[in-house]
Amino acid sequence: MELFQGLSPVALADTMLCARTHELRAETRIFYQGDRAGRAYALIEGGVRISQSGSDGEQVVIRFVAPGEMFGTVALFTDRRYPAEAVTLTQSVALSWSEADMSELMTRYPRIAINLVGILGRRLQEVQERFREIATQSVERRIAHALLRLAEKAGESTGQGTEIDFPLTRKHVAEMSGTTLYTVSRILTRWEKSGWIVTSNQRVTLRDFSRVMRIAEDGVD
Amino acid sequence: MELFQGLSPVALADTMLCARTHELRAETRIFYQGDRAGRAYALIEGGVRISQSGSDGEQVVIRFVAPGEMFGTVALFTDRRYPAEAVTLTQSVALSWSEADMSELMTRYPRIAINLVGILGRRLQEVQERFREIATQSVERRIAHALLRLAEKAGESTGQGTEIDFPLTRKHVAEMSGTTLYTVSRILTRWEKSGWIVTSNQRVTLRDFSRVMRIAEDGVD
DNA sequence: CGTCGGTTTGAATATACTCAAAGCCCGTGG
DNA sequence: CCACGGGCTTTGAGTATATTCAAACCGACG
Repeated sequence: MELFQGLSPVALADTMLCARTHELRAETRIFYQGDRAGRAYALIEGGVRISQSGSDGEQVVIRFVAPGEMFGTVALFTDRRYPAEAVTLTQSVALSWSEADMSELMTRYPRIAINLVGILGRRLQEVQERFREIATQSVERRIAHALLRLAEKAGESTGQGTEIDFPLTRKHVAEMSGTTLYTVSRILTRWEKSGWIVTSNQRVTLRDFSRVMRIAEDGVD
Repeated sequence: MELFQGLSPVALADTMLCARTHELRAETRIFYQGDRAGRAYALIEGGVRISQSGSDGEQVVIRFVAPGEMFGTVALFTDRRYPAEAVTLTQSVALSWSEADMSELMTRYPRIAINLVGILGRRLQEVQERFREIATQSVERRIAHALLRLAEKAGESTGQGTEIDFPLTRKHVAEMSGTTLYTVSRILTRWEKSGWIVTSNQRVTLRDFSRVMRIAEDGVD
């Protein structure tokens, strides 16, 4: 839990005291886009998808949250409305803090604020990179990047290769990489036929990691 | 200067003590992408363009910096390398702080860290929105959004309408909206013929603000 | 007056989208 | 245990949108 790194045991006890625990089943909406932002969350177990939709309903996936990461935190410090919605991918466990408690904690233990700056900084850099990619690269490269990021975040090493260990539809991959589910299907099918990846039951396994990296970097296929 | 908002006069004096002043002519590179990040900057006067380039040279404009904003700050708190380059658009004045001084200030006056969280949070939300736009909207709408954002940030109200008061090439607009300079040229020419905007000498003036907003929102033209 | 950076415009083309339809897999309920 | 239904995926055909490349143009500035 990066946010609370470097805190004293006492401070940690303090933060845990005012945390609330949530046990959530798969496909549960934790908050809606536009909701008044009341709580900040930390994922303990499972997976969460954060998506943003525009006025006419087009959605994009902002990110996937893996255990150990925070979500819904930024809104507390900006306009107090969640700018996106959060939905569990699988059965999950999360902790949450109220706005008041979180502010209190941050002023009492400034280290938390500093940690948060680092976290937000890294997320900012990641979105900026994704922005550059979508602005300049072919769909194929973007899809490769998307899978690599997911593998980095939630990759389980199996006998077959690296498995991304939460359920992933073509639609979600499309919404991550700024394309359509049809194009994703065509490309993943091609990769699967070539043996670089395996997909089954909404799980994707990268069999030839370095090959996917080559696609991401050179656009070679 | 949002970063130092809410500080006591003493604290402010402290921060100014360790600031360095830079007077820069137009088109000066302040730092390169990949440079070891040594200093955080605040723009006092002028304008700065932050662009990121990929391995094969494709560039995008991450943002334009207007007076009162910080830049080059995030890198100090992440991997210590600037993730983008900064170039002045016009003659400019900036302040800067060393990494050591900035850390020192932030621990002495935690309010600075909290302010920074707010700043980064808002920037994060903006990039995420731009990401959604580029992922889901037509080029025309994206260009409209780009101009509106610039007008918001650096709009001067003139007799003709709202003028974006720094120099802006077709190329830069293209790099903001994820398209080519040719497409930007075609679209801006069309808008100009219709009378929604005026461009001259790398300055863009929005004559019919609400019309441009309609394009941004509906894609109607 | 010439040059250089930026802009416009045309024609040809590619890339990825749209829409439609069929197929597959999985879990459910009979 | 098998059949059914629903969600997800695949695939094809046709097409739009925006890109690419080439060339001419414009205008500011030395």
